[in-house]
Amino acid sequence: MKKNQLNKYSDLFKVLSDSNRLSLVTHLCQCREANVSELSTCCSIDLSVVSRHLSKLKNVGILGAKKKGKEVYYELKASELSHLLRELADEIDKADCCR
Amino acid sequence: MKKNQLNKYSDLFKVLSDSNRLSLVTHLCQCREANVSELSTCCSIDLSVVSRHLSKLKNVGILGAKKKGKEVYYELKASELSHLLRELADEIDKADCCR
DNA sequence: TTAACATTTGCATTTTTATGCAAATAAAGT
DNA sequence: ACTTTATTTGCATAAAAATGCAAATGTTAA
Repeated sequence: MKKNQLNKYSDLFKVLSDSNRLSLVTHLCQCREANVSELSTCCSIDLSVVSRHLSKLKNVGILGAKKKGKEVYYELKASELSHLLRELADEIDKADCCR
Repeated sequence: MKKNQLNKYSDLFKVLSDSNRLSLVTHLCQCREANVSELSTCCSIDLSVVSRHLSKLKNVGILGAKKKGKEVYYELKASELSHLLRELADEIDKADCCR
Protein backbone atom coordinates (compact mmCIF):
# COMPACT_ATOMS: atom_id res chain seq x y z
CA MET A 1 0.00 0.00 0.00
CA LYS A 2 1.23 3.50 -0.77
CA LYS A 3 2.33 5.83 1.97
CA ASN A 4 -0.42 8.25 1.04
CA GLN A 5 -3.05 5.60 1.43
CA LEU A 6 -1.55 4.55 4.70
CA ASN A 7 -1.75 8.06 6.10
CA LYS A 8 -5.28 8.41 4.88
CA TYR A 9 -6.36 5.38 6.86
CA SER A 10 -4.27 6.34 9.84
CA ASP A 11 -6.09 9.66 9.93
CA LEU A 12 -9.45 8.03 9.47
CA PHE A 13 -8.88 5.56 12.26
CA LYS A 14 -7.46 8.21 14.52
CA VAL A 15 -10.58 10.25 14.16
CA LEU A 16 -12.85 7.27 14.68
CA SER A 17 -10.98 5.98 17.71
CA ASP A 18 -12.39 8.45 20.19
CA SER A 19 -15.57 7.31 21.87
CA ASN A 20 -17.19 10.73 21.89
CA ARG A 21 -16.60 11.12 18.19
CA LEU A 22 -17.90 7.64 17.52
CA SER A 23 -20.96 8.56 19.52
CA LEU A 24 -21.48 11.64 17.38
CA VAL A 25 -21.09 9.63 14.21
CA THR A 26 -23.58 7.08 15.47
CA HIS A 27 -26.13 9.77 16.19
CA LEU A 28 -25.63 11.34 12.80
CA CYS A 29 -26.03 7.92 11.28
CA GLN A 30 -29.54 7.82 12.73
CA CYS A 31 -30.81 11.37 12.53
CA ARG A 32 -29.70 12.39 9.05
CA GLU A 33 -28.43 15.76 10.18
CA ALA A 34 -28.10 17.83 13.34
CA ASN A 35 -26.57 21.05 14.49
CA VAL A 36 -23.87 21.45 17.10
CA SER A 37 -26.18 22.30 20.01
CA GLU A 38 -28.46 19.35 19.34
CA LEU A 39 -25.55 16.97 19.26
CA SER A 40 -24.11 18.49 22.39
CA THR A 41 -27.38 17.85 24.18
CA CYS A 42 -28.14 14.38 22.94
CA CYS A 43 -24.58 13.11 23.37
CA SER A 44 -24.00 14.96 26.65
CA ILE A 45 -20.76 16.52 25.51
CA ASP A 46 -19.65 20.09 26.04
CA LEU A 47 -20.54 22.34 23.16
CA SER A 48 -17.00 23.44 22.37
CA VAL A 49 -15.82 19.86 22.47
CA VAL A 50 -18.53 18.80 20.07
CA SER A 51 -17.60 21.60 17.74
CA ARG A 52 -14.00 20.50 17.65
CA HIS A 53 -14.88 16.84 17.17
CA LEU A 54 -17.20 17.61 14.31
CA SER A 55 -14.49 19.67 12.73
CA LYS A 56 -12.09 16.76 12.85
CA LEU A 57 -14.62 14.35 11.44
CA LYS A 58 -15.27 16.82 8.66
CA ASN A 59 -11.58 17.13 7.92
CA VAL A 60 -11.21 13.46 7.09
CA GLY A 61 -14.16 13.76 4.77
CA ILE A 62 -16.82 11.71 6.49
CA LEU A 63 -18.98 14.62 7.60
CA GLY A 64 -20.52 17.38 5.60
CA ALA A 65 -21.55 20.76 7.01
CA LYS A 66 -24.00 23.36 5.79
CA LYS A 67 -24.86 26.61 7.41
CA LYS A 68 -28.50 27.48 7.88
CA GLY A 69 -28.72 30.88 9.44
CA LYS A 70 -26.88 30.87 12.73
CA GLU A 71 -26.71 27.12 12.92
CA VAL A 72 -24.39 24.68 11.28
CA TYR A 73 -25.91 21.37 10.32
CA TYR A 74 -23.64 18.39 10.08
CA GLU A 75 -24.45 15.19 8.29
CA LEU A 76 -22.70 11.89 7.93
CA LYS A 77 -21.35 11.13 4.50
CA ALA A 78 -22.30 7.53 4.92
CA SER A 79 -21.31 6.37 1.48
CA GLU A 80 -17.89 8.00 1.73
CA LEU A 81 -17.22 6.27 5.00
CA SER A 82 -18.45 2.86 3.95
CA HIS A 83 -16.51 3.18 0.73
CA LEU A 84 -13.28 3.88 2.59
CA LEU A 85 -13.82 0.86 4.79
CA ARG A 86 -14.57 -1.45 1.84
CA GLU A 87 -11.65 -0.09 -0.09
CA LEU A 88 -9.29 -1.06 2.69
CA ALA A 89 -10.97 -4.43 3.15
CA ASP A 90 -10.42 -5.09 -0.54
CA GLU A 91 -6.74 -4.16 -0.33
CA ILE A 92 -6.21 -6.47 2.59
CA ASP A 93 -7.93 -9.39 0.93
CA LYS A 94 -6.09 -8.80 -2.30
CA ALA A 95 -2.73 -8.86 -0.56
CA ASP A 96 -3.76 -11.90 1.40
CA CYS A 97 -4.84 -14.06 -1.50
CA CYS A 98 -1.84 -13.24 -3.69
CA ARG A 99 0.67 -15.02 -1.54
CA MET B 1 -25.88 0.02 16.55
CA LYS B 2 -25.51 -1.74 19.88
CA LYS B 3 -23.12 -0.44 22.49
CA ASN B 4 -21.10 -3.65 22.34
CA GLN B 5 -20.59 -3.28 18.64
CA LEU B 6 -19.65 0.32 19.10
CA ASN B 7 -16.97 -0.54 21.63
CA LYS B 8 -15.65 -3.27 19.40
CA TYR B 9 -15.07 -0.81 16.60
CA SER B 10 -13.78 1.84 18.94
CA ASP B 11 -11.13 -0.61 20.10
CA LEU B 12 -10.32 -1.68 16.58
CA PHE B 13 -9.90 1.86 15.39
CA LYS B 14 -7.89 2.82 18.42
CA VAL B 15 -5.43 0.08 17.70
CA LEU B 16 -5.23 0.92 14.02
CA SER B 17 -4.83 4.64 14.59
CA ASP B 18 -1.17 4.54 15.54
CA SER B 19 1.16 4.89 12.58
CA ASN B 20 3.74 2.45 13.92
CA ARG B 21 1.10 -0.20 14.39
CA LEU B 22 -0.31 0.46 10.96
CA SER B 23 3.19 0.07 9.62
CA LEU B 24 3.51 -3.29 11.35
CA VAL B 25 0.18 -4.41 9.98
CA THR B 26 1.21 -3.38 6.50
CA HIS B 27 4.39 -5.37 6.72
CA LEU B 28 2.57 -8.41 8.01
CA CYS B 29 0.13 -7.99 5.17
CA GLN B 30 3.02 -8.51 2.76
CA CYS B 31 5.28 -11.03 4.42
CA ARG B 32 2.78 -13.55 5.73
CA GLU B 33 4.47 -13.84 9.10
CA ALA B 34 7.40 -12.41 11.01
CA ASN B 35 8.88 -12.45 14.48
CA VAL B 36 9.35 -9.49 16.77
CA SER B 37 13.01 -8.87 15.95
CA GLU B 38 12.42 -8.94 12.23
CA LEU B 39 9.58 -6.47 12.51
CA SER B 40 11.65 -4.26 14.78
CA THR B 41 14.38 -4.15 12.16
CA CYS B 42 12.29 -3.66 9.06
CA CYS B 43 9.99 -1.08 10.62
CA SER B 44 12.78 0.67 12.55
CA ILE B 45 10.95 0.55 15.85
CA ASP B 46 12.42 -0.33 19.21
CA LEU B 47 12.02 -3.99 20.07
CA SER B 48 10.04 -3.47 23.24
CA VAL B 49 7.75 -1.06 21.50
CA VAL B 50 7.12 -3.54 18.72
CA SER B 51 6.34 -6.22 21.24
CA ARG B 52 3.75 -4.07 22.93
CA HIS B 53 2.18 -2.99 19.66
CA LEU B 54 1.90 -6.55 18.45
CA SER B 55 0.28 -7.49 21.69
CA LYS B 56 -2.36 -4.81 21.28
CA LEU B 57 -3.05 -5.82 17.71
CA LYS B 58 -3.42 -9.39 18.86
CA ASN B 59 -5.82 -8.38 21.61
CA VAL B 60 -8.34 -6.99 19.15
CA GLY B 61 -8.14 -10.21 17.19
CA ILE B 62 -6.47 -9.14 13.99
CA LEU B 63 -3.12 -10.78 14.66
CA GLY B 64 -2.29 -14.37 15.46
CA ALA B 65 0.84 -15.48 17.27
CA LYS B 66 2.62 -18.79 17.37
CA LYS B 67 5.75 -19.64 19.24
CA LYS B 68 8.51 -21.40 17.36
CA GLY B 69 11.37 -22.05 19.74
CA LYS B 70 12.57 -18.82 21.20
CA GLU B 71 10.79 -16.72 18.67
CA VAL B 72 7.21 -15.64 18.40
CA TYR B 73 5.83 -15.38 14.91
CA TYR B 74 2.99 -13.02 14.30
CA GLU B 75 0.68 -13.09 11.33
CA LEU B 76 -2.12 -10.88 10.15
CA LYS B 77 -5.57 -12.39 10.33
CA ALA B 78 -6.46 -10.71 7.08
CA SER B 79 -9.91 -12.16 6.71
CA GLU B 80 -10.88 -11.22 10.25
CA LEU B 81 -9.84 -7.66 9.68
CA SER B 82 -11.45 -7.25 6.30
CA HIS B 83 -14.60 -8.85 7.63
CA LEU B 84 -14.82 -6.36 10.49
CA LEU B 85 -14.41 -3.48 8.08
CA ARG B 86 -17.08 -4.78 5.71
CA GLU B 87 -19.42 -5.51 8.55
CA LEU B 88 -19.28 -1.90 9.65
CA ALA B 89 -19.56 -0.63 6.10
CA ASP B 90 -22.73 -2.69 5.73
CA GLU B 91 -24.21 -1.31 8.93
CA ILE B 92 -23.55 2.22 7.85
CA ASP B 93 -25.10 1.73 4.43
CA LYS B 94 -28.10 -0.05 5.91
CA ALA B 95 -28.78 2.81 8.33
CA ASP B 96 -28.26 5.30 5.53
CA CYS B 97 -30.68 3.79 3.03
CA CYS B 98 -33.48 3.22 5.57
CA ARG B 99 -34.19 6.85 6.13
C1' DT C 1 23.80 -25.10 35.42
C1' DT C 2 25.42 -21.70 32.60
C1' DA C 3 25.38 -19.05 28.41
C1' DA C 4 23.11 -16.96 24.61
C1' DC C 5 19.33 -15.15 22.53
C1' DA C 6 14.16 -13.62 21.94
C1' DT C 7 10.53 -11.56 23.95
C1' DT C 8 7.98 -9.35 27.47
C1' DT C 9 7.28 -6.25 31.35
C1' DG C 10 8.30 -2.35 34.90
C1' DC C 11 8.97 2.17 35.07
C1' DA C 12 9.93 6.97 34.28
C1' DT C 13 9.57 10.27 30.68
C1' DT C 14 7.77 12.43 26.65
C1' DT C 15 4.34 13.21 23.42
C1' DT C 16 -0.20 13.48 21.99
C1' DT C 17 -4.91 14.23 22.58
C1' DA C 18 -9.16 15.50 24.98
C1' DT C 19 -11.48 18.68 27.88
C1' DG C 20 -13.99 22.86 29.42
C1' DC C 21 -14.05 27.51 30.53
C1' DA C 22 -13.93 32.16 28.74
C1' DA C 23 -13.44 35.15 25.02
C1' DA C 24 -14.03 35.90 20.03
C1' DT C 25 -16.56 35.50 15.90
C1' DA C 26 -20.73 35.02 13.02
C1' DA C 27 -25.61 35.62 11.94
C1' DA C 28 -30.24 37.33 12.62
C1' DG C 29 -33.80 40.00 14.65
C1' DT C 30 -35.17 44.45 17.17
C1' DA D 1 -26.11 49.98 16.51
C1' DC D 2 -27.51 46.65 20.06
C1' DT D 3 -29.01 42.15 21.74
C1' DT D 4 -29.52 37.45 21.47
C1' DT D 5 -28.21 33.05 20.02
C1' DA D 6 -24.94 29.55 17.66
C1' DT D 7 -20.54 28.23 16.80
C1' DT D 8 -15.69 28.46 16.92
C1' DT D 9 -11.16 29.36 18.90
C1' DG D 10 -7.46 30.47 22.66
C1' DC D 11 -5.62 28.68 26.38
C1' DA D 12 -4.43 26.16 30.43
C1' DT D 13 -5.14 21.71 32.45
C1' DA D 14 -6.03 16.86 32.63
C1' DA D 15 -5.90 12.38 30.79
C1' DA D 16 -4.30 8.90 27.76
C1' DA D 17 -0.94 6.82 24.99
C1' DA D 18 3.74 6.03 23.03
C1' DT D 19 8.51 5.49 23.89
C1' DG D 20 12.96 3.36 25.27
C1' DC D 21 15.95 1.76 28.64
C1' DA D 22 16.86 -1.80 32.00
C1' DA D 23 15.46 -5.76 34.27
C1' DA D 24 12.78 -10.03 34.18
C1' DT D 25 11.11 -14.01 31.88
C1' DG D 26 11.17 -17.81 28.79
C1' DT D 27 13.55 -21.04 25.59
C1' DT D 28 17.22 -23.63 23.60
C1' DA D 29 21.77 -25.51 23.35
C1' DA D 30 26.40 -26.52 25.28
